[in-house]
Amino acid sequence: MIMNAATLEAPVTFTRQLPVRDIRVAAPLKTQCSACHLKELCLPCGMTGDDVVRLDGLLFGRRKVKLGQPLYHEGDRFQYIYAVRSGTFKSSLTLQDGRDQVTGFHMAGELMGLDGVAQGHHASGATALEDAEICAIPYEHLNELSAAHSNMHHLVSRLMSREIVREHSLMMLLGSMNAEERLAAFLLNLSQRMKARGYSASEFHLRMSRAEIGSYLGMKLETVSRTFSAFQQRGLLEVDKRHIRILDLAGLSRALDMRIH
Amino acid sequence: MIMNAATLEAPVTFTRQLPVRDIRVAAPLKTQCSACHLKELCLPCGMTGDDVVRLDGLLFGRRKVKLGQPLYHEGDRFQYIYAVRSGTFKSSLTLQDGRDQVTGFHMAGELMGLDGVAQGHHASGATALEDAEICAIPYEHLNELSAAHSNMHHLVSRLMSREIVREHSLMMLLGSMNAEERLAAFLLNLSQRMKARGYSASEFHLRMSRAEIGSYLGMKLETVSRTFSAFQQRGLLEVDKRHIRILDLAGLSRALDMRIH
DNA sequence: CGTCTTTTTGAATACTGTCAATTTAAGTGG
DNA sequence: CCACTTAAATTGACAGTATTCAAAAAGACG
Repeated sequence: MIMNAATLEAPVTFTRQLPVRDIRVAAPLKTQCSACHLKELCLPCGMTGDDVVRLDGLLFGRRKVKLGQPLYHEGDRFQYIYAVRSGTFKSSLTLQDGRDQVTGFHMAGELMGLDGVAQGHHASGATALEDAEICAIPYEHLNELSAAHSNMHHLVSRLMSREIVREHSLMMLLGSMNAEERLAAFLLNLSQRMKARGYSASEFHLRMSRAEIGSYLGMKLETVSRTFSAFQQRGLLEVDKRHIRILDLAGLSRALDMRIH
Repeated sequence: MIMNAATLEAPVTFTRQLPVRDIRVAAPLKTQCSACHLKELCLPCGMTGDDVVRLDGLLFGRRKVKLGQPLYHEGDRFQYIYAVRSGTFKSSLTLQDGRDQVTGFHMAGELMGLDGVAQGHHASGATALEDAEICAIPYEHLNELSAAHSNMHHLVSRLMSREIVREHSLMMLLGSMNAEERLAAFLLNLSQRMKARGYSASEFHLRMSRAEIGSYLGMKLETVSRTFSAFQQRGLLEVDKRHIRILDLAGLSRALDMRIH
């Protein structure tokens, strides 16, 4: 069965209070991962039934974040790992000269903040690109829980490794693709992620600006805009500001394969 | 006291056999991390005295790898995390069209293979850029050990997070710097790493070709070569093939700060 | 309704890539 | 030991792509 947008927004049962002092976590409640509609995509991803049940011992808070609001800043003390419940976020870091570089976009079920484990503070900040809701998972508590169940122990490691692999593919994108290939790769990736969440794979709304896409893909906003126009003229897409309709998915994919020389 | 090249090559005491079946790990022996001259840089990095002693329970094999030989291939089953004892490696992955993209260079004390945790097989391959020696740490065994000592449990997580942070900075390099800034950043990074290993920070030998540097930095080998020449003409460097001498470290750093506009 | 932000598009410039030739170094084998 | 082959690095000339600067159009928001 394919999930739709409504399913993703469905209410979840909350049962117990979590004693979290951080004022930014406004709704400290307990939810069960096994009951969550995002369990296939989120933290429990790849876990067997037994392990997911053990995950239910995990306490975490929930919080709403409005469009444009930061969830955490670069340099903040690392305390929580965040899972997106609804909405979209960008991760970004500020360069010496003040501009910021977008390092990722995050949709429902995806995790943020794993880069904070290394230094004890967040290496990048996260900002909501639309009204959103997150689960804040206390990192220490997650560790205590996994210490008790040794085979759950790999959980965080696997998730981090996944992040490393994700960044590898971004590196090869930035290192060896031209503007059209980058945007095609970006759109195809978005399309897949929308599909995995029960949305249409061919028609969706971009939550990020041209400048943010450009920052992520290593190109200027004008080049992003021009490339969108070029795809439209070739009949691959219909673009109306942030509304995207993919007309020729195979054609877009070919824009990537063409990179053979 | 500053370590020199000879110190890095110093012999280490081996005491017991490790039952590893993988034929590629030719010298399965036990070494103690606490006795290793690389302990400040390698796996035990940032650990307290007590924890380092616990790490001595860790069993791992050693292996020599000759110039040009692969340590592991992309797609190989993930079984070990590798620590460089001596020599230099590159990590790379093969694109659809057959070319490969370099994702990192690894020097003594640095870890490789962490990207394999996610999928159970290596997402990138590693190749020796000079005759080298490594420690092969069985990942499962590392987990067992850290399950017994709960505060050692963060070890791998921290190391992976460090890798994520490292890739962040490479992303911003690829996403927002021009050729000169990229090469300057690369050389300054190398210089720091050489210094941390007791070598000269201003004069060293590159173990990678122009093409490999280019692949890593997202530029063509000709551009790498031209940029080296430009730096030399400006009196920042002396370049003779792979031998580098940094004449004006501050000037090179300025090449990065110049990126203010 | 006006202001501000985002997006699109054009024209000129700057930068990097491509192709090609040359030099240098490192092996290889007679 | 020398001629030969192969690989790596440098350099020039030119083409192609992305950036910069500038202007206009289209929404979004109060």
